[in-house]
Amino acid sequence: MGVVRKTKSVDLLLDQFKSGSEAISVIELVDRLSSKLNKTTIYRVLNNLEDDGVLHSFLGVNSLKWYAKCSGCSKTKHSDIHPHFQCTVCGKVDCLPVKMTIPEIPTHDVKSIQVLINGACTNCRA
Amino acid sequence: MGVVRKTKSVDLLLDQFKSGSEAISVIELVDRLSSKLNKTTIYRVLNNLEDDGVLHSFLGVNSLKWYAKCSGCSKTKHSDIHPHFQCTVCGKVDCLPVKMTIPEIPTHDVKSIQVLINGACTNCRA
DNA sequence: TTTGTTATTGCAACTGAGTTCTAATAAATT
DNA sequence: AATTTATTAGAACTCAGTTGCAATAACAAA
Ligand SMILES: [Mn+2]
Ligand SMILES: [Mn+2]
Ligand SMILES: [Zn+2]
Ligand SMILES: [Zn+2]
Repeated sequence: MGVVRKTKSVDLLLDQFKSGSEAISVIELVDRLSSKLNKTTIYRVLNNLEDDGVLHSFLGVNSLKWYAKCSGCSKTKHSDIHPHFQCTVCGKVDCLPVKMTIPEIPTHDVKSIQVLINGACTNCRA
Repeated sequence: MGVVRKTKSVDLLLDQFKSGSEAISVIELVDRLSSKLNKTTIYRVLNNLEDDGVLHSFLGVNSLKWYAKCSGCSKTKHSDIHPHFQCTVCGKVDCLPVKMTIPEIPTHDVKSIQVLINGACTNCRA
């Protein structure tokens, strides 16, 4: 339903995504903010910010939910489509600024595509 | 650890994958077999069959775990890499026999890639 | 066939990410 | 300042998946 009122909760969560373009898991956000925000509030505000095109979410390994900043999205149009990279060494998740070619599938109507890549990130590779 | 003994449980689960090449969620398998097998047993046997290269697993929408037959895999080598297609209309999941081009990412060491495509399947598209 | 070994199973309890419900609170409007 | 209602905290809940352990059954050896 989107964010309507500028509350302390919205500000606190937006702060977490201010610096850097790294994705953050909800578990991590709950851990960071548990003394200031209720778990339920965190889930709801993140959901609202996604509706507004401010953040986008995706599932990492272990089916954990992750959020990252959108770039160029709005309440009416989510256009920031890209693969996500989860490092198997340090666990960090990056949004990859890479053009994905959606494969031609004559037998199916493709609407969306989610790509999760695993491997070693810039810091962790030998 | 793989399957060691040919038990009733192994046979029952393999039967579910005998005909057709459609993926089946664990939830569906538990539902189908709950009168004959314990939930825990189902999870364990599926895991063993995956170790043996007989089945492969992946996560669909809602983070549910799905299994499908492998083709050309063995206990030592899982080589059956392909995208999965989940129909948003009927919910069915297909293994797509499509070559995926892993994008070049000079900043990361890519080990594996998981692709989940959403849309309408052959039966459900207008 | 009988016996012994141990892989496998069933069951109950547990885990934990995410959701739901409701009363209290606080942003925003009048 | 009073009113409206979006938002929040908290507790309880959901449910896919896991764990621990005692009972069972495959399978090989005798
Ligand atoms: Mn992203
Ligand atoms: Mn498959
Ligand atoms: Zn790393
Ligand atoms: Zn369909």
